[in-house]
Amino acid sequence: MATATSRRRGRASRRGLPASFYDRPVLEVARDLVGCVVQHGPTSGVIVETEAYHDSEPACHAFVGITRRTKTLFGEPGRAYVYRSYGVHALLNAVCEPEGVGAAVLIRALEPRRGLDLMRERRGLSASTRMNGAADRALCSGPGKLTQALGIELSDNDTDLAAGPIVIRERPSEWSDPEIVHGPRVGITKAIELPWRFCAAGSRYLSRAPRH
DNA sequence: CATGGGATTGACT
DNA sequence: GTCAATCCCATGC
Repeated sequence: MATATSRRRGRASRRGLPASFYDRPVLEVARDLVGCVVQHGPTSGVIVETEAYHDSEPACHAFVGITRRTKTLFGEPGRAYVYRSYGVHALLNAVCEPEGVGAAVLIRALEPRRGLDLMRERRGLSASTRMNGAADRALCSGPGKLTQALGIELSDNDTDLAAGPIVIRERPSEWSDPEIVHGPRVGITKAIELPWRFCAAGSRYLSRAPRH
């Protein structure tokens, strides 16, 4: 007779990484998230680029303390922090470290995995670009692109990354031990010296190539 | 209540 | 390489 747990799990767990995965130093989580899978409905991709943010440094939204905007960042680890960037794009972060610390990992790029047709539709890529790899690289190669491709919106802010609707899962077997390179974060004007960006070495799906 | 600034992207010179 | 779009929110009067 099936237990409640086995019924809930099924063949493979539908839930994502537990809160304990995120309740650690944000630099560790940023590195460990490379190779993990982000899924939203029928679309998913492997994380190939992340950045860490922490309330101790001025590039982080949480640097100003707890406000309406940063409440999620200071909240429970393992939730999504989604905010609007430049009035245009929704950016996805995973909240880290204990409640009371403002820290998160920005998901900056994915290698598309499932639901590519829907991603192309949401991204407005024409049928003529469907058959070449350059178009696939354009689907999720940036923090604003990947939320558009996966249909992630501001209303997903503060949702549980283990229960969904956005779910982040452990690395699939072919990503069990990725080579990771790190360097400075992209697109910020403060704390530019911190090498808090993490990339899957050699991935074709990054937002920009790491500096040599 | 007015203002200014973005963890970006795509179009254009 | 430059630059505008566009909106949420923190800050200051």
